[in-house]
Amino acid sequence: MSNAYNRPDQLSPELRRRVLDTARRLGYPGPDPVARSLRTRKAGAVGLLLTENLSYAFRDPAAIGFLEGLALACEDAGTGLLLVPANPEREDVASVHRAGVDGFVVYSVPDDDPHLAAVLERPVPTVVCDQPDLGTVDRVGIDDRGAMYELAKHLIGLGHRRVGVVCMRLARDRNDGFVTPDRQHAAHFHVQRNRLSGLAEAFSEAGVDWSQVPVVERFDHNTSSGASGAAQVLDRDPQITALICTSDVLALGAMTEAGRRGLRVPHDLTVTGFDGIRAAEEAGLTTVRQPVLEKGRAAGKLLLDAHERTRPRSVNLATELIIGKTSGPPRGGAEERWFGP
Amino acid sequence: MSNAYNRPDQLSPELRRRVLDTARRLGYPGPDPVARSLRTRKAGAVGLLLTENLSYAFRDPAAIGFLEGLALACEDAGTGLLLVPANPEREDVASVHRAGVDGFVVYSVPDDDPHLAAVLERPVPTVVCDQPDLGTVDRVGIDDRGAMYELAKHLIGLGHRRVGVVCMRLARDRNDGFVTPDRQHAAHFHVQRNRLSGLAEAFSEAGVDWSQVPVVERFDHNTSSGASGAAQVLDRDPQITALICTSDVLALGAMTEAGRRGLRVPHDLTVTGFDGIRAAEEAGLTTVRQPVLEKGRAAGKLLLDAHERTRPRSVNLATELIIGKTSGPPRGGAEERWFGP
DNA sequence: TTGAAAGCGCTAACAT
DNA sequence: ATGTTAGCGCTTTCAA
Repeated sequence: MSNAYNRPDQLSPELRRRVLDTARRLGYPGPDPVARSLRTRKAGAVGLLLTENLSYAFRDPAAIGFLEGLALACEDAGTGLLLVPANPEREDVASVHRAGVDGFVVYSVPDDDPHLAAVLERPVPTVVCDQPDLGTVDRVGIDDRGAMYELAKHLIGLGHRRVGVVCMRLARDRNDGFVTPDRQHAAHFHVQRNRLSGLAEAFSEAGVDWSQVPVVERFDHNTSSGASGAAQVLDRDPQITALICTSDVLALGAMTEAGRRGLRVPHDLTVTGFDGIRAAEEAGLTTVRQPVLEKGRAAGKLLLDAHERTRPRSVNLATELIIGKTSGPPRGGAEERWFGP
Repeated sequence: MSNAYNRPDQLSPELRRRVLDTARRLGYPGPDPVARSLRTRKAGAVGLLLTENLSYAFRDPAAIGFLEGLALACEDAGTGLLLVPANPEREDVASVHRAGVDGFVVYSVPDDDPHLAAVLERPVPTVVCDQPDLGTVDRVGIDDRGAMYELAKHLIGLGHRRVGVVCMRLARDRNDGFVTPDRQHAAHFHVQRNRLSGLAEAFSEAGVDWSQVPVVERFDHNTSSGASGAAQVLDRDPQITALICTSDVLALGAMTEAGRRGLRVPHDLTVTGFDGIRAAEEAGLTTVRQPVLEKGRAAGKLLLDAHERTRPRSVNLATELIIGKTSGPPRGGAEERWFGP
């Protein structure tokens, strides 16, 4: 009878129909998927470990793009995509153990997240995305450090030396405020750590003492955070000529705050973002565009591709510096040039 | 040994540690989730059947809100959320059969979708959302018909009699163009069918011959569709005073098209939407706000709540008519009133 | 072409 | 407190 369901070609169509009809009449609901999975050793699903707080993920356009790409890759392969609950409150690693999946994708969690550790102990292939290269599992990401370095070079070229930064959270604990250089180096979010480090390198090269640059951290990731972060930086040093945000969402909030203070962008203040989301494009934001959908798709492919046990692969996708209309020469610098010799 | 993993309280902590240590040393990766699921008859996951084309879902703010709400409910319950691939190309109902889940949520699929039929044959609890009430399974939704009726009454009160409509797709086949009354009635998407029917009722009551009202359908759901749909309606009848869209996304596109034609909203043309998404709020769109996140949460709760086998439940969530700044009296009507007796 | 039986890895009930 | 065993429902192999 198993054949009737799974191997239509192994028996006569007539018999097959008869078997299936009878089965249905007897109230047989079809083969149990779990029992089948146990027997075939295939769960038919991929697990996704998402940022601890689900609402953050679903409100972050970049995360949604990633999810879409991953979902598309899974659909292509006829595989399900299981969102694994990773509640940070109760350190409920059990959900990782209970997930009946053929592999995991881990997206942008803190590098000391216990759920990540639990995933790595499961004997299934894993792809990490926007995470440090672990050397033991496949990885997909971008060159956050290099991309931010390039953006910084653009600002430095425009003449900016006195700048401020608003970044996303750097660790599992909430720290809405200024960030010490130590905390920057020790940041547990790979992406944020590298973006900050790209900035530090570029500005240090330009003779700026990075330890004096105001860097403000926000736990929540939304435009309000961007606005309040910008306010905090501007309160600390009203003289800054550029506000660098580590995401477009934060940058969009910063723009609002600039407007609230009567600062024209970019005339009085340059504002930059990161990600290249739709809203940033519409706002003409200077930013780094990264292929978020492709990232998800690449992660899915890596996981699902017929997987010759080779050494772990590492994929870096290309980014693009988008020079929008929110960056320009600093007020003073512009005048110097304009009226200069 | 099972006890060491699952019933820490049934044995001495010391022994437990010893057992677990030994197990790990022997390379035992922990209990197999699938085998456990088979034995306990609990998959620990809920299946979600989404709109056929995944990209549509991930680009629709309302769908994302629903997903967020559902994911939150699942997280609360410590349950996974499995996105079931439902590729419309190959009628691959197998994915539904293969899904190892304790229940299904079905969100806004055509009522003749074979995947839906497959779900209903699975012997697990199911909640349908934005679908017709099947009477056999739980349902969550809103009063689409009533909400749209109320919106129409608002427009009628303003004086609009000559209107046009842009709606989302009404069936599985692509039909980018005008919609016959027949097709409206036979629409396979519950939500669209009811919204149109609410409009038809209100305008018929106001003496408008609904069969003469231009209704344009768009398969893709994005602002471009809204714009081109609006264009098609306005080309057919440039005299219309109000353009009613069955979603905010379409309405936002329609606004763009109005601007392109030099029509000021609402002075020259009233435009309305449906959903109450963020971008609509920012644009001041007249629309119906529905609690999309709560819908997802309610669906999850219905599915996961200790489920005394009662009769199927049906939940209607409240909506709210938002009168924004995109609706006003029709040009002619306004003047009549203004300069009238 | 059809039928019978072993066993996937676990948990829960039972026996010691 | 610890050890043993039956069986969840399926697929696959082997036998008739």
